[in-house]
Amino acid sequence: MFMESTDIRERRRPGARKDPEADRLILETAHRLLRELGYDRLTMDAVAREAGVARTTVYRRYKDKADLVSAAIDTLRMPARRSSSGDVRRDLVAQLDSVRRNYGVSLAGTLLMEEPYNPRLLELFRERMVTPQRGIVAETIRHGIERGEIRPDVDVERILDLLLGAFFAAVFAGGRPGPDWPEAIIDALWPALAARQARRL
Amino acid sequence: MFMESTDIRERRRPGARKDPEADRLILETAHRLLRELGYDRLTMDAVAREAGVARTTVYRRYKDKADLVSAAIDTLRMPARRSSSGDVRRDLVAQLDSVRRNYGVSLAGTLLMEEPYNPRLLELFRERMVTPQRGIVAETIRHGIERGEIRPDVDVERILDLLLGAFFAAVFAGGRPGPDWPEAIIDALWPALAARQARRL
DNA sequence: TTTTTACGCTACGGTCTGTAGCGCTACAAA
DNA sequence: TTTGTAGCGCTACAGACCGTAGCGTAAAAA
Repeated sequence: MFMESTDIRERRRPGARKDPEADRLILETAHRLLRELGYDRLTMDAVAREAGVARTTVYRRYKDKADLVSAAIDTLRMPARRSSSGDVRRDLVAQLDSVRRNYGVSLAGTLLMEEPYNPRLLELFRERMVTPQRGIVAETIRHGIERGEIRPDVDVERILDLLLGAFFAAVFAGGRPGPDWPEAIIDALWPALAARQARRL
Repeated sequence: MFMESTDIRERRRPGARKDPEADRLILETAHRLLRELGYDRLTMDAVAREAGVARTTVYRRYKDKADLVSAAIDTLRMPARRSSSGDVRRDLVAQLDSVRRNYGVSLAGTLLMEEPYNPRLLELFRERMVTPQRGIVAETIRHGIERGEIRPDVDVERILDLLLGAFFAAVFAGGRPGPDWPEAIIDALWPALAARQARRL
């Protein structure tokens, strides 16, 4: 006979459980402060205080600030806006406007700055936000190619650089651009995308 | 008669002079560390130490870190590369490659993050770097229009957003791009710029 | 000489990070 | 029930960084 004490199923260790409510509050607070403040200005103290727990409770779950922020980034989700209005041009304008309205410059910027010291953070951000974002736009472009609205020989990755980067350049040059900006960008880029060379009005 | 003591020419005040050598060393060190580290990771202590002066000597010249960094940004100068190879397309590739090789992502990024707290820093950066940078490219484009190589109805500001922003998008997506990248970007954008619709090979 | 200023130094209060240890409580095993 | 383990909140701490204050000393003008 075998002793039941060596049961393969993990025997629950003694002692109190980590409060799942605290888990949730800490992660949600970190997520919010990360979006509001970026990496640098998020403080462990503020997370603990606004989550209503002691600072040490945060450190019991995450070994340091980078670890906490990693977990918070991991909960970021790019809303998969499958935009299929039937008009590629309009889809692109809508997607660019979504970037314009929602993109967290603080977060993106600080993670980029932290890259030499905490490469994992930017890596995660790419995985969760940048790559999905590019994927959505790429899909729209490929959709346009299939339907003959976009020339088939475009360099999709470079078009993504141009389109999505334009937002950063605009912010740098003069702050977050206005609501007319996305359409102006697509107008300017369109001849590089359009399958048929439409004459201007 | 008027008393000569109210002489308009400033009477030199008594006491020791501020060491001009210290002036120079502090500003040069701040400039260098700013480019290497960005705003956040530049510390007053490191500036003082590497300039070989006491920390208080720095504070006697600049009231705080933002003040010192402002002065350092003020010494940034965009090298006015008047590129006139006679070929607009090649000029644009060269200018984009200059951005690719030289652009300080740390500096730009951290200043952008500091904007809500120290708007003056980003302002100065725009004045010294962003605006001149855009000006150079804009001039190249207008030059191309005059010579009939670029369509006259382009939205120059939006083209600048697209061109210069592409660099940021590329960095975000996967790190500083390689030497072939600038040409690929111009290739991708060219149909939106070219006056005559050249058929692809 | 007297006064004013720069310099380097030390010390301080404040914020932030990350660690250690204290009572107390919750929970599982003996 | 007793015993051992672990979470929680709290306080204290070392270390980095910011910005300020005051000291003795040296330099420069009145």
